[in-house]
Amino acid sequence: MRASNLFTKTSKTAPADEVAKNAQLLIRAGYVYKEMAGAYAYLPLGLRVIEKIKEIVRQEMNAIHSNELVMTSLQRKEIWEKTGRWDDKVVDIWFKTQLADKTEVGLGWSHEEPIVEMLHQYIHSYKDLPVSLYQFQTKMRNEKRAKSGVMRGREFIMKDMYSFHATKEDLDHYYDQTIEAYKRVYDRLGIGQDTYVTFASGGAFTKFSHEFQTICDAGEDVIYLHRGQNIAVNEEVVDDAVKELGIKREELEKVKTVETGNIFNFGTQKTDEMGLYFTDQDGKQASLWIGSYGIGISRAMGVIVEKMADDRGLVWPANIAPYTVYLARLGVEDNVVQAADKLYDELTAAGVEVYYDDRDERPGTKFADADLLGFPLRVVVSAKTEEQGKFEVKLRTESESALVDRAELESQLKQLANS
RNA sequence: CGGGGAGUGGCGCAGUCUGGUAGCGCACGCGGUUUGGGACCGCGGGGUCGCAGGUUCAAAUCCUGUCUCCCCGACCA
Repeated sequence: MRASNLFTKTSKTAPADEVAKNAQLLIRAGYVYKEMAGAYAYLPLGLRVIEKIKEIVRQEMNAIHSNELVMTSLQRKEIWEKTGRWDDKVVDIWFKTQLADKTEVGLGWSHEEPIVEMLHQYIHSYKDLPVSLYQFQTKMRNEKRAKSGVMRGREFIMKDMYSFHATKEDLDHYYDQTIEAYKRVYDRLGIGQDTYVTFASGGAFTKFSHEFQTICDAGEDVIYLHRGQNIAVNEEVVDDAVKELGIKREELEKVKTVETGNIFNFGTQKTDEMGLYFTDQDGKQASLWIGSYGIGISRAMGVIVEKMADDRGLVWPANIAPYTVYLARLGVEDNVVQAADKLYDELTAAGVEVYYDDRDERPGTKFADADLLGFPLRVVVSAKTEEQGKFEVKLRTESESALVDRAELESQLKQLANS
């Protein structure tokens, strides 16, 4: 991508109506546009980050044999009435609207009920099980108070997955597999080190559910960590958990976190409420065991910004950065332009994602933009570098630059690609 | 939903107390000088001050209502 072809531009000043670091930086850098409180548009750069996060999640969900699909945003009232969750007193974040003929419909805040309803048509026998389905979807939740930039919105992108099993053992097994898959996701997002599988309040069926809590000062959750035993417990269930898990309250460390994912074991509750059954090996009707698993995609982007950005701007891990390279061309001399164009063309052809700052701007402006946008590697082509037949490279996370030849540059790019 | 703060060119702000029909920086356009950490000079375009109503000869400024945004709290299967 050439800078001259990107419609967004950076801003020196942060919007006055945002306090959250993630929103300030993402807006300044042109990654997102705020439509209203709790609703952000993803601009080209932000969209690339979202897509990269999705791709990592997609690969890991596919690896545990889940099928990707996309459910509808419009949802039927009748389906949710079967489980009592259409009632605003039960679920207070519904966006509801109606069709032209006055039929009431809801905007999806979750897809548990609709997906169970859908499976009536496809699941009849134990031979059809297990099944795992997931989607990336914009969830609509009428939060009373949106806040923290993209981390708590009224519409946000979520990966939600649902699994269906013939037996409790099979569900438990898949549930554990999913925990491992989630760990791989957070590792690949660069926040695995600070993300803990956390005991949280359960549903009707299990004592606890599991949340994935990522340590983050900008978070709104509080968990208690037992670093020695690698156990984490949400504040809301800490008393129960201490009893249940046989740990000492004094050994727990209190930390602020963001809930970046959660998984629930529904047992057979949903299937019974909604009348979804299958025929088992003995020809008898049996209830399905269901699990539900979520990852906040847009929230993950916000958390990564909060944790990694510095005072000069965004800092992206190589595998989710919109572009790997910020190629800054300094000067307008023919040989410099030609060299920069050539490097851009060749790296791009080789599959490297390069953002080419081909604007006629001064060096300081380009460096400041490079820092703000946060791509992993800055490469400079200028009269100076051309004289020596080299390229100047600098990692976003470091302050010193180095002069390297083309081979060294390419090996550094290879390293970034593998990180 | 309770409490607090704020809405003035695209962005960040001053002006509001002490009414006299709007100013600065950035961004933008033109000309010139510049070119390794957000350049400089000159010229120029752009806002009726969130919205509605009221007081007044006169309202960004005073009064009433309302909408929106931010923060704290409550809430968050």
